[in-house]
Amino acid sequence: MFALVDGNNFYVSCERVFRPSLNGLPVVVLSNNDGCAIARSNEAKAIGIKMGQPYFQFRGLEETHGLVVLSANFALYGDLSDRVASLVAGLGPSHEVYSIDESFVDLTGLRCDLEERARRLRQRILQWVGIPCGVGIGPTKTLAKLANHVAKTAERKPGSYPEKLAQVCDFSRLNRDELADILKATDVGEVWGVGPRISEQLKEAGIRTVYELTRLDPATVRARWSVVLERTVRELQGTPCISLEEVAPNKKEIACTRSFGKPVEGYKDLEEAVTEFASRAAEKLRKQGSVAAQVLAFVRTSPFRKCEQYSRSMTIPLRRPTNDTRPIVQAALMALRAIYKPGFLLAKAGVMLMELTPDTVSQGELDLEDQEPDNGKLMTAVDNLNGRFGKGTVLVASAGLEGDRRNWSMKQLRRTPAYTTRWEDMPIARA
DNA sequence: TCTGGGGTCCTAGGACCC
DNA sequence: TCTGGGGTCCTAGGACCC
Repeated sequence: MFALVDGNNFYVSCERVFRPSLNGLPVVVLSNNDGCAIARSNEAKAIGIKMGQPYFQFRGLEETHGLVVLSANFALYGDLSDRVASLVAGLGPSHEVYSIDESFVDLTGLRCDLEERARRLRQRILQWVGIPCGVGIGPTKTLAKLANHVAKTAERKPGSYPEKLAQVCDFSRLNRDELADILKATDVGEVWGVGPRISEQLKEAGIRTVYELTRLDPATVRARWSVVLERTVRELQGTPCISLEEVAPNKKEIACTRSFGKPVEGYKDLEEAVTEFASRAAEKLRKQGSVAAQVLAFVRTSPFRKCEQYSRSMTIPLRRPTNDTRPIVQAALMALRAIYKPGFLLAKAGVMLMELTPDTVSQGELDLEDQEPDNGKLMTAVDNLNGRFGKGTVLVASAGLEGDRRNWSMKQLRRTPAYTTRWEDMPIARA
């Protein structure tokens, strides 16, 4: 049996912890550059603001509806997230932090009344941290997720589901018919793993509710859709296919990307941005104890504007895998030089580190030939200073062309050719 | 004027091999 | 009409998640 504990309207709830006067008001939290809504209070949802909706489309509701609009404060949310997660961990023997506002808990072996235990946890989190949560309980992670959806929706929209399921919903307590009724009342698109595309395809095939999805034969689902959806169907039928991951595996890619507040055209500005992205990414890389073998940089115009589109990326193989900021910045700038073309209003750029492997001591010490003499110590010192005095205290200066010529071997590049790809469909998830 | 920033997994199809 | 057969590796692209 699994539980999913999830903070309601999480970023908004975090803001309300420190500003209780926001309770009862429509509140949204905006993304970087105040671009679009990434969290909405129930009141904001009620006046029709959508997840991911651009701010300019609902600007003005401050005056007409008393909407409160806030810029995101991710440091605050991360801190409260840690506090919630540590309380959630007490619910069962093992737990997985799934996202900033969600944790799964394995309840196997607990002999107590699970619903009662969950309600007490919910109360404790509310009292000690100030964040209201929903809890879903079910025999698989997918069912726990669905139960959580029921718990939150029953609270927010009275009448949508039986009132007793509000806040905490334990599927294992329901009899066959009760569960069937709930699944029949739930749109197939609410299922974890069924996004907009699959949802549309299912509906075309006459599958509109979760109940109908659970009635499908897994083999048929696999043949017609995919093994991923098959797994989802099996999980809905009560067969666990997705296990708890207590320790987060190391990242396989590390990215740092930003949309610009205003379109950028000049090379100098891009160079500055890409240098910072590469430095931040390298920092994350060292934090997880990995080295990267490839560096990708990309630039793109805004897909939302009707201007001429330009979207390019380039991957540069590193001479040897490293987590040293300097060669990583140099590689990113080398890629930028190759893909930059003047005359476009660029809306976004970014750096990604790929082909990550664990940083082993031997890697640094056995191969002394082209090792920067103070590599490890210098980078550790940089990270410590930035940690103590704030991000950006110590920066790596953008390297000029001379530096690149000195450090980059074209022979190496030919052996492992760099390649360009279009960057038209950078995924931006929308709820 | 103005549209986030991260990630993961799966699969089809091409390249290449014998 | 009809165009071997089987395997591996790699990449692009699609789909999903928060």
